Amino acid sequence: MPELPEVETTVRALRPHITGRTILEARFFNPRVLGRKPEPDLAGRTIASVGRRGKYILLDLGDDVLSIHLGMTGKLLVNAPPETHTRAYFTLNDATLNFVDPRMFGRIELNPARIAKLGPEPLEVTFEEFRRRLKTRRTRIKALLLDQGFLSGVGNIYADESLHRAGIHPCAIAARLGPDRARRLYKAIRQVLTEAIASGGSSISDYVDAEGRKGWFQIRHRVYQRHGEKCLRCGAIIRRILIAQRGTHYCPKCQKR
DNA sequence: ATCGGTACCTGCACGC
DNA sequence: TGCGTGCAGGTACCGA
Repeated sequence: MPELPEVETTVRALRPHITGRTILEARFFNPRVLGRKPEPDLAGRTIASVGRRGKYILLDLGDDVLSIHLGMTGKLLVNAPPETHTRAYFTLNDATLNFVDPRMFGRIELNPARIAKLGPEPLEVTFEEFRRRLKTRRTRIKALLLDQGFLSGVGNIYADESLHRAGIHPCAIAARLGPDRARRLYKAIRQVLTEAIASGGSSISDYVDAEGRKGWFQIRHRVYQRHGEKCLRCGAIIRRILIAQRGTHYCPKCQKR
């Protein structure tokens, strides 16, 4: 679930609790969370700061960066006891960190190489750079928005919501978007992400931030998971199709190829 | 290099 | 009640 707004909300909630704290003990209950790498020795390391890049939570340990990716169902909870799906548990001086992830798509990794391959941050990239990157890609725009090497942080919900606000069909070929439509998409992505962060993200099933708070942007979704219902803008029936094996929701009247 | 399909996991809602 | 199916916020990897 967690896309950029949910990760950003989690990071903001996390920050005051763990910045400057030292890790006393790190326990990994399932090796899968580490990918194929050996268990890092984190005892005694101090968290200098907490940041985010794309959908990655980054704990600055001085010489190293500990990255936590929440996958589809991950949560990172402060001061909550271990539960059924706890995959890792950190004890700090004066706080605990509980990594809960039922589906185990999440990963905890020291200095991941992936970070360097991420595309620009959607809230930082300029329109000129966004357009330049769009021009060379022949894939469907929805698939491209999910590509973290193109733009980092946008996932299934915010891709669909952005395309609806921009009035662009998810099957439109990226390189064929002219300056006007590219500009509308650029603005829509920024607007949707900014509003979602202000709402604390979207709580679709059980997403909560580090302090256990739900987000509320889901009540403002205009197409995501609304197939069969009326478009709030034009009244047409929202459709659901598959793009890149992901459910894709759009209005057939508002969104043109 | 780019693109699309599959695999990796668990849980839930649904129909029978 | 229980079983099978389809679906879910993500990404790595493979072959074309």
